[in-house]
Amino acid sequence: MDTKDQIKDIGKTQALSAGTRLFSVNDACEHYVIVLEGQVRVELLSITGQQLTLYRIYQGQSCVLTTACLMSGNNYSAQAIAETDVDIVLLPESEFSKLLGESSSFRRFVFDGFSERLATMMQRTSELATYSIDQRLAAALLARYEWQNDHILTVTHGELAVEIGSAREVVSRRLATFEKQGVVRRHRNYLEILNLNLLNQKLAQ
Amino acid sequence: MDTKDQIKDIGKTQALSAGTRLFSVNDACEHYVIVLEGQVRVELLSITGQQLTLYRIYQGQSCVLTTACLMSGNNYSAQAIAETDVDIVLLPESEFSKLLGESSSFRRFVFDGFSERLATMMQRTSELATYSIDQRLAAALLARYEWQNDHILTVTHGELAVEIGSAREVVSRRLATFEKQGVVRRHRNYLEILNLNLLNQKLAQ
DNA sequence: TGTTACAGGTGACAAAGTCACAGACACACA
DNA sequence: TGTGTGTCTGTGACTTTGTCACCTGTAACA
Repeated sequence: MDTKDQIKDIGKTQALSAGTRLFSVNDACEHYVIVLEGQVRVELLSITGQQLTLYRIYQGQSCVLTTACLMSGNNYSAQAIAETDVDIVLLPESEFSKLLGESSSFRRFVFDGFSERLATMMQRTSELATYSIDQRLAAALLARYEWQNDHILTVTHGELAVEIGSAREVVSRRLATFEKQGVVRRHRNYLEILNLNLLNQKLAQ
Repeated sequence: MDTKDQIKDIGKTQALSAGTRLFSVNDACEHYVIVLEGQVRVELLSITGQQLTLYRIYQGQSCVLTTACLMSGNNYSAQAIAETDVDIVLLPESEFSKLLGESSSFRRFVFDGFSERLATMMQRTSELATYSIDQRLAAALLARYEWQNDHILTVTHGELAVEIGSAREVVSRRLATFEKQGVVRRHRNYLEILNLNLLNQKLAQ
């Protein structure tokens, strides 16, 4: 039996609707979490209330932060929001520890998730420090395009700003420029991608 | 027997002098690494050659990136430099996997290192996005003060820039201001901390 | 003693962030 | 049907940070 099925068997499945908060800053961590369906965003909150998306959990993946908190016994240092309706499996801490000791495939699964996420975080850190706003914005739009599989992106400027760790006004201004260049068309509450090639070019500028 | 002693027993101890590169970008990862003595800096290299310090490995700690690479089979995506003379223990990949399966205390050791480092990386990412140059610079100076335990910090502006993910010129200018305010005194190749209180205040401004 | 490499200083300008405020739209509700 | 209320977006003015180009000073060393 596949590791994930195994976990699904032991754990408790739960369905959450889009927008639900899976955990908040300072919450205690009591369960190992795997996302079966949908996607979850994990974001930092700074003292000023500013947000920054750390990473996303897609179907079949586990949440590294949860894993880290479980193992270290610390409380959550970020919050997680369901971006779509999601199905998750919860595995109590005791079961988690037990499986970790018994099953090498489970260990493999946990470790793999861990190392993958670490790589993502490293990449994000370096992107924040090296890539321009236009590059990060274009990347965010393309990621969203992949996900929604549609030229219409239902996203606000504010959300994009959180995404790329910038300010709403900055995103608005850059999008205005993108529109002048024929890359996108702006609307209230959504964006229209007009030219994917141009958008891809932005990644390398 | 303590886990670290156990590892020291099985692995191969090695002494490296300050400045040695432990691994480079794209190197294959064949050993689990623990730093017994001294400290190691792990940094990213962007395409433009710009550096950014990701984290440090202090005595008794292992290198997360190494762990991640070992587990995922990927090559290194950053480089590691010994900042002091260091003693390290190398554990071949095969021994690493074996121990991971057999010893729960070893697993604990590996996981703990992992989660701790993940937390550091998350913090670094958010700091990059939220804190001002002055705050990050002050934090870097204070960290160095802790480490060197001396009001004289043997560090160049360029090194500080790498540290906080900024540019050398920017650091030079901010340090000039710090000097005007009586916080530090600048010298070639080193800095003198004149007023720790003022420096601490910078963290909160 | 010249050459070379590195550390640091600085002006000019570009990119990004912040603050303040205004207009537009959506929705609930009297 | 109007009227508040909250959210989304646009924009000017200004600050902070980053980049580019170029300069000086210092130390090592062939």
